[in-house]
Amino acid sequence: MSQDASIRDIRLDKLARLRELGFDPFGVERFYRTDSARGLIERFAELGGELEEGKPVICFAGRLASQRLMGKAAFAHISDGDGKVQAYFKKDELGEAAWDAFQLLDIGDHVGVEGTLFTTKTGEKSIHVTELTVLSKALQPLPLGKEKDGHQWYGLEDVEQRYRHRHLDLVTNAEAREVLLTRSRIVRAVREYFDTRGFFEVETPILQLEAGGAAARTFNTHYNAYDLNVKLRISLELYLKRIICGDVPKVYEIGRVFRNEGVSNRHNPEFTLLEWYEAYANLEDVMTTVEELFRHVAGLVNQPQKSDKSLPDFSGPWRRVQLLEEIERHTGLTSDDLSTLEKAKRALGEREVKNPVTGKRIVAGAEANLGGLIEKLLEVFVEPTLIEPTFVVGYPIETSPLAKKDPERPGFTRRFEGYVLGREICNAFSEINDPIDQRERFEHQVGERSRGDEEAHPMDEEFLYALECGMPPTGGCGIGIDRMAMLLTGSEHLREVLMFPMMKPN
RNA sequence: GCGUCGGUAGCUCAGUCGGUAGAGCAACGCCCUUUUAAGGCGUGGGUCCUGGGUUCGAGUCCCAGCCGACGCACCA
Repeated sequence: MSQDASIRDIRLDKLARLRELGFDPFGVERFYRTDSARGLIERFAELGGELEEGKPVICFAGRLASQRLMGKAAFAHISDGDGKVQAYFKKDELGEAAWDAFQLLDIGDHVGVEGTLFTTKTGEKSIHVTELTVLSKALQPLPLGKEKDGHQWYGLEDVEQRYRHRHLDLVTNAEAREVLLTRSRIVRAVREYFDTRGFFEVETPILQLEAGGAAARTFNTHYNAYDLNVKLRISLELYLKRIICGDVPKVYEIGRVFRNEGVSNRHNPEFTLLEWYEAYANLEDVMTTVEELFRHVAGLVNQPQKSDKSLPDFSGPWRRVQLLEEIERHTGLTSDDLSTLEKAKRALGEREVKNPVTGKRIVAGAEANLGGLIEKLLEVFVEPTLIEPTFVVGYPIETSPLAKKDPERPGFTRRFEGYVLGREICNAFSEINDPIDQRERFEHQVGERSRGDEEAHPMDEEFLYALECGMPPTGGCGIGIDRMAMLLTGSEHLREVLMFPMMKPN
């Protein structure tokens, strides 16, 4: 083999030579394993670690993570994802063919070993290998770096490469791997919570004629068989409430939604949304569910790996505040100041209310309505202060077209959002079950849409028909699973909790 | 979309004032039967993101573009 051959060519040659030796790396289907890496270490004594005689034979398989060849003996670490075990190979015990095969292995190859346990001179619990099986050959080099005391010397640093080739990240980056696997545990814990409380998990259409339930631009596609333009859903809401109308009083869905927006450390165009609806439940009941859900999930999930930021305390009830009261506390603007758009603009001008971060004066610009302005004030002044888990109650009607009106406060709805560490984590309301009210809200939204608001809610006659057939009073809530996973793993970037985040093609 | 920073060997990175492209690890060859960031001796490996420009000469300076990170904007 010439020395300027590519690594891949060299490894293809090794593959052929392995096959000649009778070790076809892709010819094996099953390898029986007696233990995982972690299990081996934990049950070391039990498996006869120090006994001279009668040690049980153990079988272990994984990816070759390091090699130290010393002429006629060698050490290697084998990693099974769960952990890493050192293996010791000796030529005169392995036999000629297996020893030659071992010489042809590279870091990244999968191997199975059979042998007994022992402790090395330097005290590492290891496998004394008597049989070697080659289970796959890596034709590409893996960026597996050297490692000592859990610290990686070399590895995959480039975040772009980590996201584009996530399998390499999972192999080489223990921290990233743990975050992604924790996300999986979080989803399981969420299901567990609802399943044990009598909720039915359902799956509703992703392809929709009109995408409703949220304000967002859509992804548009085409269904050939019906020659129909369809959109990918932007929320789960409307179909789930139609199920409530079908007298299934507790439903939830965990599903992907698609919003045609930019990417940021908190946004990905497709993300996983949890929504649940419970008939005969009011806002307080929904708050209790949120509190219990976070308590349950946080309890099952390991603490964040990056411990510079401690996980918020979910053991007790969340703080409850009124939206307008919080705005007044932080801006001085009273509910009277914010009673009409004109008054609000005048008050903003007179008080010279400034953005605490940028120092710029707040002016009512693009917000065509009072509700939009109020939510902007909330975002700028109140959100960053909501560190401890907090429910903000009472959202303006203009931005809440699916929430029941608050009978005691005209212009506001029975809606709350939950905040943790200064970030929105859930959005809930007492659902409109008055079909006349809902139709008026939709008609107003359609008006906004005709004035150029691409994100205004479209009319949905099927949904209105379901409401007209009768929907019980219902509380509902939505939580972005990805952001929940960020929160519970201490991740600063949404992409760290997404296996394959959106990337521009190269 | 705007701004700042970045893109050099398989990986992690250095590269001075514009003067023959560098290191460690990985790879390849040889030695080595308890090593663990194994060690010793030797060898090979580059579209310096792409395309223009300035210059005797460009990884380096200029322009445009691509991709990324961060910030802003957008985002109920």
